[in-house]
Amino acid sequence: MEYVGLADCNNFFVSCERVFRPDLWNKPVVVLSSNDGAIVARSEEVKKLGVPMGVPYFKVRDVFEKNQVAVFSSNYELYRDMSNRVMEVLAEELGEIEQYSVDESFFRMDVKDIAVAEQELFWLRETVRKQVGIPMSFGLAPTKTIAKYASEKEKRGSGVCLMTKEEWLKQADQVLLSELWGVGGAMSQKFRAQGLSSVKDLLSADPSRIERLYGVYGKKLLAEVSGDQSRSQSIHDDLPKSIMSTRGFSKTTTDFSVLAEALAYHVSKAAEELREKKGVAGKVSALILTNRHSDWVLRGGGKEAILPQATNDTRLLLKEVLRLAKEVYEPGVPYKKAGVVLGFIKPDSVGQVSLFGEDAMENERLMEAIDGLNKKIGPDSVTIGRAKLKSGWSNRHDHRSPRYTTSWNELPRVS
DNA sequence: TCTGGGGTCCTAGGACCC
DNA sequence: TCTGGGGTCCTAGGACCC
Repeated sequence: MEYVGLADCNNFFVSCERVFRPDLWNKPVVVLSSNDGAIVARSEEVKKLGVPMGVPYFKVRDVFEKNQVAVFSSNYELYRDMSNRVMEVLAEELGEIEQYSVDESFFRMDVKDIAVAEQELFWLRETVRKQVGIPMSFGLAPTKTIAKYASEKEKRGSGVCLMTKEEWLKQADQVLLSELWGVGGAMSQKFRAQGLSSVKDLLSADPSRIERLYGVYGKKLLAEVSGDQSRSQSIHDDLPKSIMSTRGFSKTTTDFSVLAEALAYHVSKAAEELREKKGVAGKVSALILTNRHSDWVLRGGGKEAILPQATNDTRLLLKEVLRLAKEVYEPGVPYKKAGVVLGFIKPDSVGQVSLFGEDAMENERLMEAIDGLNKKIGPDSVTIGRAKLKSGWSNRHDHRSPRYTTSWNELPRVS
């Protein structure tokens, strides 16, 4: 029988830091968001201190000092690189995987013997730990939602949980809807209002009532928790629907040239990813936003444009983004964040190039050369326009670890 | 003083047409 | 005094995820 699996890295950002700081295993560690604003990853020890995900750093700084918590600014370059290494090992052993986030992938597995399947996953878990150094959890079940639940369940145990439909249904009255993937605060409140709190409640309700009350959402959730694998959605997506790059500034700015510089950076980042995924974008939006905790919340915003011809050319995209941003920009408004979203993404099909003629061929070669150099020398070594991170708007990262794996100057030292 | 960034999917409601 | 209603398309925004 075919099962769906979820492979999940434990406390991923924290684990990445620990790989290069083995002294921190079993010690409390956190990773902060960009600008050192909020907590985005916590080790088990920090979770036990009762520090929730997403709290602003300044609110818990005292607790951290008292408990000698090791604090890291986020080092996304390192995490992306470690993620690629993990995913490579998984793909090698499992075949096709569907990467769901930086630290999770779904996969399929044909299970004939449950014990054998479990052994395989234990072995895979150990392989990743040896080759990359990251601890993982695996869940295997008839549907994605159940697989996710299974992987969570064994996170602090053996790290592998295979859950059959029978086992799932047997414990359905113990599983709260609010614990499920895809059920957040708003939805669990709505469920409670209708007297539905456990998976069993949902399964014993009249399906037509669920669909009437909760629409498409209810229908999908019902299919997922019923454990009927034939109704679980397909596991593979090729291209993302959109690619975005946005970031807040450490200080607000009213200066359009500073915004333009930030937008140039975001366009080059997003376009690089687009090219890496072999896609072209048919829609582009520019965002310039104000501080959402200030009186300027309602000012600023975004504007989007459909492109006459889908492209992944940084220069064409940038021209459009700057035009859009100028339309949104108002002098005197303090902007806190800028970003770019690429949409209507389609595969960069063969033959499309000829539509543009010689110029496009030139551009394509240029883009390839830039991406190649950046991969070789280090990210952002070569940029277009003024796309480098500069002090005027770039982020704060007082506690960033070295870029051990992606920057020649920051390799780990062995002594 | 300081509150992430990158995604997906769905729905309500406005604009427009007949 | 009367001031439709049904379709379609688009966008903003909500909810959720990591």
